[in-house]
Amino acid sequence: MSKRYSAQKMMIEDALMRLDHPTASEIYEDIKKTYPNISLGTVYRNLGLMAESGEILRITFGNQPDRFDINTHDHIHVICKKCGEVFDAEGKRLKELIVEIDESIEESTGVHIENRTMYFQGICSNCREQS
Amino acid sequence: MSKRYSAQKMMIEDALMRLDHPTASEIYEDIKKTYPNISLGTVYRNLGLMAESGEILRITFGNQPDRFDINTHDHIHVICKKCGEVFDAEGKRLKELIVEIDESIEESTGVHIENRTMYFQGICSNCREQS
DNA sequence: TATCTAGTAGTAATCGTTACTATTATTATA
DNA sequence: TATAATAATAGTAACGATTACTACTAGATA
Repeated sequence: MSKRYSAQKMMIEDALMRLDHPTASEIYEDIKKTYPNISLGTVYRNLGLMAESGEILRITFGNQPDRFDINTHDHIHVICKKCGEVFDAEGKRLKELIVEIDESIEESTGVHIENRTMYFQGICSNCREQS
Repeated sequence: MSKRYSAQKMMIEDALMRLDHPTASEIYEDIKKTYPNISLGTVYRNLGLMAESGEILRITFGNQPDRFDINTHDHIHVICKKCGEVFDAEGKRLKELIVEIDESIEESTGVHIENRTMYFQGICSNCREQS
């Protein structure tokens, strides 16, 4: 029942540190460069286990493929609609606002909020300069 | 190029009014009861067109199937984790809070926010009573 | 050193959704 | 009213992300 060391899992952790909010197949393609035998299923299984244990974060952007994040710190994701880059947002004020939203929703619906899913889309400053 | 009247589209609109935040296949199954020849593809195509034209709302809940909403009024969705019911939340305060979140994110990331996706999960008062 | 079993590679299967194609039916027009 | 033009449909194939399955591999354990 004890966990075993696995070279594949280590490669996945390494890829997660090097890549920026990667998808499972981005990780797969990356590892394949140095270890062509890696299996996509192995990548998915390890990511799933890591996400479940809280070691990493699974980010779901609408109907696009899930992305994964080694930064498990509480933060919000923002995607540029043009270049696709993912930005992180955090801060005390943001956290306060979210608590207030929870309260407002609990009051009007009677639902006791336990989880929230949110991400934002817009145009990053880089892309705005190019137009 | 002009749009044509279609009995199928009317049935879909009717189902959207009767059902509560239905998925495409819930609509499909519903219509099939009275019109067994309806095609799932037709349901998807019409829902897609209606969502694109702004006639209805497409709601994406993580990796679950998309749901559709005849209520195009600006509001937030809350799902009960236990019974799956979808609740609507809205209000002036909520809208203000979201504007503030936009501002906070724009300030820290430099991304000019254009769209936001958010939904909340928790336990509704009905389900809380039963435990 | 033999055994046990977590973890893997590779592939099949699933699910929601879109794409494709031959057919049907609604509108405009002769 | 008949007919031509073409939206829209039914039915099915294809797709992309993900999970499930199975035989095999390789660390750990006794």
